[in-house]
Amino acid sequence: MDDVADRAGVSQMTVSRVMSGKGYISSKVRDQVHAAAAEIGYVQNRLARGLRSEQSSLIAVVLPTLGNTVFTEVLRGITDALSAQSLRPVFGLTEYSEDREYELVRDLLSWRPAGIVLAGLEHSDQTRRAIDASGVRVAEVMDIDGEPISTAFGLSQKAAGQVTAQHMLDKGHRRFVYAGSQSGADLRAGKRLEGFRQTVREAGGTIVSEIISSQPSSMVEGRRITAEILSGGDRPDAIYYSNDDLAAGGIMHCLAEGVRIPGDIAMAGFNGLPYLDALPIQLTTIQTPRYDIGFQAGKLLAMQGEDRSSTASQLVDLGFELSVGRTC
Amino acid sequence: MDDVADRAGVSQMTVSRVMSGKGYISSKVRDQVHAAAAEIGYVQNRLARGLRSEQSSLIAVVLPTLGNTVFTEVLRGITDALSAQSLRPVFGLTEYSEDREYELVRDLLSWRPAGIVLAGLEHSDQTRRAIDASGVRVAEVMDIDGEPISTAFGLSQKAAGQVTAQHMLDKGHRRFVYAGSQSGADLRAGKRLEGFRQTVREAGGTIVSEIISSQPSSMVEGRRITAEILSGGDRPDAIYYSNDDLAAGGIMHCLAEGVRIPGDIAMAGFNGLPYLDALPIQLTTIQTPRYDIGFQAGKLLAMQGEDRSSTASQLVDLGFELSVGRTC
DNA sequence: CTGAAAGCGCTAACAT
DNA sequence: ATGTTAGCGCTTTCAG
Repeated sequence: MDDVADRAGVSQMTVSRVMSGKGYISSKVRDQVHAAAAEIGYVQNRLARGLRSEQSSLIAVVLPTLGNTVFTEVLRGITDALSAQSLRPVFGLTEYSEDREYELVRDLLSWRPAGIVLAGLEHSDQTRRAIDASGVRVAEVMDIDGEPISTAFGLSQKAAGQVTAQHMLDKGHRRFVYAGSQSGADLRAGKRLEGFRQTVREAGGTIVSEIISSQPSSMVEGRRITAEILSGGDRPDAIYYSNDDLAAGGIMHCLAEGVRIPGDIAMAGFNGLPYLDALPIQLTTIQTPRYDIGFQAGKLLAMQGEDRSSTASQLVDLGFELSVGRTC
Repeated sequence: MDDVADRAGVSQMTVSRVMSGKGYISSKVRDQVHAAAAEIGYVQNRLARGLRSEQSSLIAVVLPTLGNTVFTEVLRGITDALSAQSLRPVFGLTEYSEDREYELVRDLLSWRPAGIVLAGLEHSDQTRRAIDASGVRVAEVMDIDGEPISTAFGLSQKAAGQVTAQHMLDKGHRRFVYAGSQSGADLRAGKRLEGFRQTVREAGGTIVSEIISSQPSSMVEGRRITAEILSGGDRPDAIYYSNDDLAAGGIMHCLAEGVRIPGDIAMAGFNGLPYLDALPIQLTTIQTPRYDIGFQAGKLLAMQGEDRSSTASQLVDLGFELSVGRTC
């Protein structure tokens, strides 16, 4: 900055004001400074800026995985919301481990981020304490069934499970199998299953079995699980998959093996991923506002305490929609 | 750090040494310091550390999009490679725009990252100058057909196009349609097409038409394009898709409409995405080492100039493999 | 509208 | 093996 100041014939402080766009500067001086900066290829040092102003324009993002389209869309939403304010996401992946989440939160906090995004509402006490002590603003995403740290954007996972169950029951199905993945580490999927179970039970239906693979969810794994289910002696009426990727794998299995959907077996998924529209059979699923969840979380953290009026903890329900296809 | 030092009864510099793990510290003092830090919940300030040491443990990552699985896998590879050294990725998305890439590079450079990852080898002069001036280490990913800034990890996109063409020609196909997306903004896809064209031409085949959608690539878009191609009067022998998502859409169209593959129409894609294994018909495609590309790029940037011996610009060919399915 | 002085929290360099 | 001193590049604060 000193070099730029010399070139522009002003003080270093004036350069600082021009760069940060704060304070009153005559347009003549501003132009001189910009010209000088361009000539020598000056690039701000945000480490210094952040150190002095006790505020870095970084947003910490801690997500379970990038292997699930859901989180890449959330991340896109966050990134888009931030880019207007030239805030940047720094991120880490937990692979659904609470311990790993804590490590990442600790580490990311050392960057003095302007905010932090976390997936879900369940975090270890350590994690909560570290965040509390740091005073960063937090946005939790995807889930609203529980107590948020401050603000959570998402949908009721439990209600999604209930709505799906009700629809399947209405279609006359009574004997279900649940197909999940990740060894049940995905807590949101667990809540959906809980809602599903409850509604099925109340209607007198049965969940014949719950098959939970140890693998990450994928179409291939969905196809494998489905083959396993259908090869068993006791075929259920319908399969409730923990998400669309697994369900799409189920559709593929049936397409390949000539199993009729929903005649031989009915199916439902969760998420409403775009590619479902390309499949030969439309999957019945729950459409979730993933991008919007990310975008709104990003926007909240982006507005610098301007509107910090609502300090109280809040649950922002962005809703979901049952998308009825031809699989049940 | 002063507070920790007081508690531990040592100087602040000793705390610094313990925290950064540099220099000789008696294990007794180390334990005292760690205990004191834990008691008051001390969290390092990396902004200060970075400012002083002229080196932040951030790696800038600039990718075109997260809408393409390819880049999420590259990003996973990068993230995994970095996490061992507790380096964190800060990132931005260009949406395939060179101008946006420049803006992002400028902005990310202000964090004084230890390294930067860029997609492809084509960058504006401005971008190259900014990077040059900053002196950061660079890793370019995915492409090796061209002149890298310093080191590029990837595969020959052109060769991939040639290999695909040769295989399709060997299978007896002569009249092709190329199906692409993004209005051709994806330069790697362009290089594949170039290789494809060349091999087809040399063998006396014909590319009947090149259909390039303005949409981002997706299965839905692939299905739409395929419907369009097959409804035309002049049906080609085969379609070469710029990637697997489009090709999978093509398969879906044929499955839904009863078009026989490869009897009525043959197909090939690019990438070798995992979900292809779940489809009823195995797509012929090119398997690319996306995760590994990201991982190696991350590793290079992670090793702090330890092995900066090879300053010369380098192309690291991580290869690809033709994966022969049942679509051609 | 512009400038001077001080200091954010660390680590490099030099002492001991 | 530990301590002292100085200063990284910026912004806050106070003065004009």
